Amino acid sequence: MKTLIVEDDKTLADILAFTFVREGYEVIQAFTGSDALTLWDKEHPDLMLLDVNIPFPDGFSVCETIRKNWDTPIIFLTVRDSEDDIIHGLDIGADDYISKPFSPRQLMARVDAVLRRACQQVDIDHYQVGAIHLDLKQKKITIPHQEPIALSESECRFVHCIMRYAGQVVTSQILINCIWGPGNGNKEMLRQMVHRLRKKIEPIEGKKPMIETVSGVGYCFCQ
Amino acid sequence: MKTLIVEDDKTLADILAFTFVREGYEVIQAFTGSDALTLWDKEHPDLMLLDVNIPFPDGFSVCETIRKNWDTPIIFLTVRDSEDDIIHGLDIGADDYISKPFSPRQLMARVDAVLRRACQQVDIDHYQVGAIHLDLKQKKITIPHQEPIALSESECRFVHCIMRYAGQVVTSQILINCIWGPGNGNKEMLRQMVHRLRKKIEPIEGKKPMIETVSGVGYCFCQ
DNA sequence: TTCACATTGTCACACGATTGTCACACGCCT
DNA sequence: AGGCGTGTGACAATCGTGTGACAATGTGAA
Repeated sequence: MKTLIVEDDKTLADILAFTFVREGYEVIQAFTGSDALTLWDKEHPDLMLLDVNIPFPDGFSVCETIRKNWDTPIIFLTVRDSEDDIIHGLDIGADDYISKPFSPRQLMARVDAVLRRACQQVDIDHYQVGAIHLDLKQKKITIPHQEPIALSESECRFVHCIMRYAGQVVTSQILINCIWGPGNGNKEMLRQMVHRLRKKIEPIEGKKPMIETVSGVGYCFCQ
Repeated sequence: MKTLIVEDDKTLADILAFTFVREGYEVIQAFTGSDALTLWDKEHPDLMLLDVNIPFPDGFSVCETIRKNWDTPIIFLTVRDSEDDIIHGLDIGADDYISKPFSPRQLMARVDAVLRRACQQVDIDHYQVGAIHLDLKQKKITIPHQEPIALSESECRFVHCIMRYAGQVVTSQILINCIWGPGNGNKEMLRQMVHRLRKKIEPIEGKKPMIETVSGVGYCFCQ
């Protein structure tokens, strides 16, 4: 497994590289955007760790350029609480993000999750977590032992967003921005949407719910 | 099974070639349009993967030239969301398209589907998906346990278009362009056409409909 | 030519899905 | 009790889609 680490802070880059090598990954490093693109073309890594704030071109541009031809997993490194960065990163096709500062353990957990998902994923229009399957094009979710259920546009975005981070909590604000775009939604709308979605996809009594509420934070997709 | 890959981005071409070889295909490669045509004449592959943006002549011209004499399956590679390219590609006789970026797995799924269809297909004038049979020359559709049903010109084009992508959604815009040509149709006309077609071919109660509506997107052919 | 018929573009309207909003209930905490 | 976050039901507005009707056009047969 070959990993490209793009980070201009040399100390952090070294720590990252060390962490990955210890876990048995092959590591290549870039410190600027243009280096990253050159290295990408030469090496075709299986995973990229990409800092947003790097010398020209920035992380977003690098991601956009690569996403024109490749769908290799990309994880963004952002500074904490820069929610706009996170949303923009996801918009242009990043697979996950991790906010600085983070522990090596936390990072590797994210990496594992992303790689697991990337392997399962059939293609861009189909999302799969465990036995649950989301068709983004047809806007349908398929749950074992049930007929496929049609979703509305916004329900589809919601499910897409929490499935992407299956097992992790996604904050209400991120969900709102992913569904309605920045500045267009609110918590009330989100609550109502979750309510309606649950009525659709959780009709079976006794089973543990797919959409778990994490009070004060957001929602979480549980298999 | 011999595959001709026409892609000028050498790295992507290599990955494509590797993917096909791993799956047991024999691979030949071209990097320009003229190379592609020369190779085609010499090798007569069973399948062609054709990037739209290649050095002279472009992918469209290559496809048109080949389609004058051959109906071997051709899959276009296009950049994401270039709907015009997709429509034009289908117009000039491509069998399918795949938008970059894509995963090798997604690509092979498409290839399998195209080859399966190509084998089933008796000739260019006959289209078959499952037990449903479309005769483009006689403009008739045959459904099991029913008499053949005559279709009008535009109905025939519609059915042809959604059968081609059986199981996938085809956007309203693509359908409109396929039926009436770019700039000549509208959603109202499409809606009316589907309505009339359904009255013709879906008279049986209780059976799930062949033409499924995907709200806000388009229509989907379900077996 | 004249008539019957199929096809097709257009309009008006019905119907259901979706969605934003409000009001209120419930449980939890201090 | 009061505040807070969340779940829930109801309502109305809106939008996309389905449906029927009509007129214009083209085609083939009498």
